[in-house]
Amino acid sequence: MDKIELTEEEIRIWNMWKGSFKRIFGRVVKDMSEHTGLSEGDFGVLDRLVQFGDGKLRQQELADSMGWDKSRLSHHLTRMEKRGLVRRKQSDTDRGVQVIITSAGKSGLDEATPIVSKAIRKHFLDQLADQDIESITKLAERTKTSSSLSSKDSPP
Amino acid sequence: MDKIELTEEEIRIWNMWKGSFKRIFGRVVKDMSEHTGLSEGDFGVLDRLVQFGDGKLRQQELADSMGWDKSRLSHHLTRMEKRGLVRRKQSDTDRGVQVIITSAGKSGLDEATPIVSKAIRKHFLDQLADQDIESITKLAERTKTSSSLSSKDSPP
DNA sequence: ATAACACGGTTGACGTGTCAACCACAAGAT
DNA sequence: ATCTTGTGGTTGACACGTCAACCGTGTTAT
Repeated sequence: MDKIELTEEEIRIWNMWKGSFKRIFGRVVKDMSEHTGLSEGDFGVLDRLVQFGDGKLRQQELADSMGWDKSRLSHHLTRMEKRGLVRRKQSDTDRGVQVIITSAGKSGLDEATPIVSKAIRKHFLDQLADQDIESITKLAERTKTSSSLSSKDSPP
Repeated sequence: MDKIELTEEEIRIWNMWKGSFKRIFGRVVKDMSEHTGLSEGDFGVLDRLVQFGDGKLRQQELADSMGWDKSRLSHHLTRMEKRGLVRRKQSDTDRGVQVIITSAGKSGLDEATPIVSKAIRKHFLDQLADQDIESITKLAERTKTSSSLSSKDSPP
C-alpha cells in the first residue's frame, strides 16, 4: 500500500512551484496588457498568424497551433474581430475559414513584441541560474504528452 | 543599450516552463474535479476553512489567505453557497461575515484530499529530480514579493 | 455636528474557458 | 437514393476572474 498523504515539505514544494509560476506569468501578462491592451490569447493568435501563416491561417490550423479547441478559438476570434484585430473570410479553395490579421492587429503585435520580450527577460530569464535551465528542460521532457500534438512554440 | 529580442533558445525555455506548468497543473485539477466536482478554488476555500479556522473564517481573512480580492471571493462564495458547500453568517462580535463549512463541504473536502495528494504526487513530485527541488526553492525565493503578504500554503 | 475616510462586503459588466449541442456540407456505405 | 460518418465551425449556457462602482457602518478630523 502506497503512502498517500503529502508531507509538509512536499506541500511547500508544490506551493512554491505554483506560486512562482503564477507570480512570474502574471507579471509578464500584466506588463503586456497594461501597455498594449492585448491579452495572452490575443498575442498568441496574432503572433502565430504572422509566424506560421504570413498573416493568415485556417481556423483549425490556428487552433491546433495554440493547443485550443475550436470552440474556444471561435469565441476568442469573435471578440478579437469586434476589436478589429483580425477578420474572418470564407476560404475560396476549401470549406474552411481564413483568419487574417488586420493592420491594427499587426501594429498591436509589433507594439507588444518587445514589451513581452523585455518582460520575459526581466521577470523570468534573469531569475534563472544555469542549473534551472536543465531542470526546466528535463521536467518538460518528462511530462510531455507522448503523442506529440504539442502546441507550437510562441511566447507568451 | 540592452538587447531586447529573445533568442530561439530563450523562447524555448519560456515555452517549456509554461507548458510544463499548464500540463501538470491541469492534470492535477482535472483529476480532482472529475472525481469530486470541486474546482481548485473550491478546494482552497474548504481546506483553509478547516486548516486555519476550524471550519469557519471571517471572509476577509479567507480572502487574504487565498491571495484573492474580496470581490473574487464574494462571487466564488455565492456559487459555493448555492451548491451547499459553505454558508455565510453575520458575525455577532464584529461587523464581518463568517464563512462556515457545511457537512456537505466537509465531506467534499475529505473526499478530495487524498485524490489531490495522489495527483500531486503522480503528476508532479514523482517527476522531480533532487536538483529540481533546489531550483524550485531558489526561484520562489527570488521572485517572492518583498512585503511578504504571501498567501498561506495549502494545496492545490 | 458634519465631513472625510477606512473597512467589509456586494453587485454588475464584461473578458475568458469549457462543455455539449447544433449546423452545413462532403464522402462513403447500404 | 438514403443513411451514416467526419470535418469545420458556431452557438448558448454556465463557471471563473477582474475591475470599478456602490453600500453601510464605524472612526477620525475639523
